[in-house]
Amino acid sequence: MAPSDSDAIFSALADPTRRAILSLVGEHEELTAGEIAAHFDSLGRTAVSSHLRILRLAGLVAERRDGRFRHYSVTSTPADAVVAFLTSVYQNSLEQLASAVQGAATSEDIPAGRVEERSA
Amino acid sequence: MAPSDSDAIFSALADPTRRAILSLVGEHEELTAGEIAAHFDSLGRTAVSSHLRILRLAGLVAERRDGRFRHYSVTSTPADAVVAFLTSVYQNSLEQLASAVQGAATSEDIPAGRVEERSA
DNA sequence: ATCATGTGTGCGCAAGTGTTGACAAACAGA
DNA sequence: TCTGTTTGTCAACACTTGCGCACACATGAT
Repeated sequence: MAPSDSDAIFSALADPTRRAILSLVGEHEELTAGEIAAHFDSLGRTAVSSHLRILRLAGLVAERRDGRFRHYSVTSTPADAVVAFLTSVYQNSLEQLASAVQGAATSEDIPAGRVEERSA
Repeated sequence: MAPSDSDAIFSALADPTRRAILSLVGEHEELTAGEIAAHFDSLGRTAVSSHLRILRLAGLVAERRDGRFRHYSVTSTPADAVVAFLTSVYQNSLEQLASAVQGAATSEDIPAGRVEERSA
């Protein structure tokens, strides 16, 4: 089976720091590990690197090596795994889910609902 | 819908057993704790109960007490938090996400889904 | 009231996870 | 070449999480 794929994705998404990193990278085209680490004062570079590694193994971010720099960017495919799970569970309220996604997709600008990041 | 809820939701979704429970409950209207536990031979009732508690605190399942039974069912609203995060990160591929959800919603007849395709 | 059933909870243990600090590899510039 | 910068990896620690067992609680049946 290939549930380990979604397993890695959900596990990676479970950590608020990783979600924050993912959001941060998503706001930019690419970010280097150093730039990402600079955004989290309360986190060491080692921690960021570890999170980046987990995100990379889960396929949530892509790594582009450029000299001694490593540029990270979000990948789009893994969202399918999450959607697949949601559709399997929330079949009864699928229209609701579809309209929610559609509404966010049709508004070309960034949706008003910025993702909240809690805890520190 | 406190923002910190998404933390509990993603944490709850991180465990494959909990996702399996959620899928199982989603396939039925309601299931008692015992029925759920019976579905996981490798798991004790205690573990299932703990998972159910986490899912309930995350707002992913609803509990209906009926005598000494406790019936669990999935709730639809928490999916919004996940979608909100996905839309914030995967803005570029939102259309893809929307079509994926739409395709799943319209591919087969939804059991309890009440599709209101009246006017158009 | 007494017993049986369904279920949650507290306790203790095993396993997994995150963070830190030190070290090593790859590369750019002098 | 040597030096400084950027980054990942390894070992060790503390923290968190999941599990089963025994028990307590609530409810229905006898």
